[in-house]
Amino acid sequence: MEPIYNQPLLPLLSKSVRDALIAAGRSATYSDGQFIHQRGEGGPGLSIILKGRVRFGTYAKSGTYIQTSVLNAGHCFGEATLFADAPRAYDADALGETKIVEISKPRFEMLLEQTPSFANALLVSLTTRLYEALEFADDLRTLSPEARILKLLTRLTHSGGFSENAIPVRQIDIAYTLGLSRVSVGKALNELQRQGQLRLGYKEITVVESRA
Amino acid sequence: MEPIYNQPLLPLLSKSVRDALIAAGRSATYSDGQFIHQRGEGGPGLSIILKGRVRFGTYAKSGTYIQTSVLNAGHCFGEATLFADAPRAYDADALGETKIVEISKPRFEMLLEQTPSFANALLVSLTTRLYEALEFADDLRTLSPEARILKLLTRLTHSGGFSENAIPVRQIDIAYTLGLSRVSVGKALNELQRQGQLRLGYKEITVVESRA
DNA sequence: CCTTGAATGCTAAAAATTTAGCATTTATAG
DNA sequence: CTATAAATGCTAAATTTTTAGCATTCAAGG
Repeated sequence: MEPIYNQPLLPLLSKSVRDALIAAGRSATYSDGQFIHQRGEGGPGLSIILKGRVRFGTYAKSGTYIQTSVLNAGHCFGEATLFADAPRAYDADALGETKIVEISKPRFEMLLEQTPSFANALLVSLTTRLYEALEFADDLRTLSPEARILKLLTRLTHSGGFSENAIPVRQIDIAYTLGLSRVSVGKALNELQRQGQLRLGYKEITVVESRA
Repeated sequence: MEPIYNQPLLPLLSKSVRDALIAAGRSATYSDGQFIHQRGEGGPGLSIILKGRVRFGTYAKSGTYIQTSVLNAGHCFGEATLFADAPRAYDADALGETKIVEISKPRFEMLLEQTPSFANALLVSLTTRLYEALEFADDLRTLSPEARILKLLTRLTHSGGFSENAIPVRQIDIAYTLGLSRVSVGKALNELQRQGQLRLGYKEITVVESRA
């Protein structure tokens, strides 16, 4: 089964719509690690990532951090504040220098009404994200830690825009993403390296291309 | 944090749009347990549940069934065939007597173009489903089996349209849904019953209303 | 070339979960 | 009422995963 890759919003829009959207919002720049918003706070609006990446997550009762997702440039977030009247569901912080445009609810609704292609792009982006989330949940329940890790790294290699195959990632971040302990991640990574599927570095992992 | 409840498509539409939608499709009725489609097969189109419920899932490599989701009447599915050019991602079968309308891709696109409120309803439905899926994935990683089971049952009590609080469910289905073994589910259920949070029956569980 | 903090490696005990098997209960069809 | 198949209950061993702690490696700044 082919995995479904999420499609960022911006590339789905024509240049004119994209420009109108960006012009309608208020933009802000965040430095690496800086908080964008905390869960529960913030008014309704659509946020679009122009540059950088945004990490979403929560601190579990046990105190450990759980990463829900990472969205790359081009993606939007905050749809639930518009379509479900919900507050921001997650803490969001910047990965690397990150630029965000935020479009207020009234402006968003105006644009949505005036621009049919905008709704279409949103539908495509949301649909792909939904199916990706469903697939991820399936994987949590069915795949071994090793398989999950390999799949995650493969996805990062493809979507990440990283030069070669070297992914700049800490083992602890993989643990956060997959809901595993650091020890389990380390053990699985070493096993995968032993099998020749990847090479481990310091804050860096290289996926070996399979000759499929 | 309030959970986000998914919103079915149909109630979000005006009667006229709803009728037009249903009239544009081809409807079929399925009996309990009957296959609607298998994963990988079937052409592009939007399917809408008029009556009954549909269960989506896959058989894992280990041979055990994994249930991805259950959609109630009013919901639609197959969006990914329209917006992501993907084949049907899951096996689907009917829970109880179930009636489905299927709208072909060309007709769907026509309706979407002509009816702005249709796009809006789809956006609401997809957004709520996306955030529900994200929350579910978070729960898989953070909550104990007991907490997950209680949350699932509470959700079923609310969304299920079941008369009292008695939910007709087998323990094995809970296991499928949450990716647990039947033994773990049984153990957790007994513990929850011991705590007075629910009452177990044969193919039936009653959630005790908390006096919160 | 050191020093230092972060990241990774490693180990063993503890805890959680699954597997496998069989016993018991339940509803239903005959 | 009885037989039957399905669902649930129960148990112990095997496996997986986490927790906790400390050792080692790495890269960057002084």
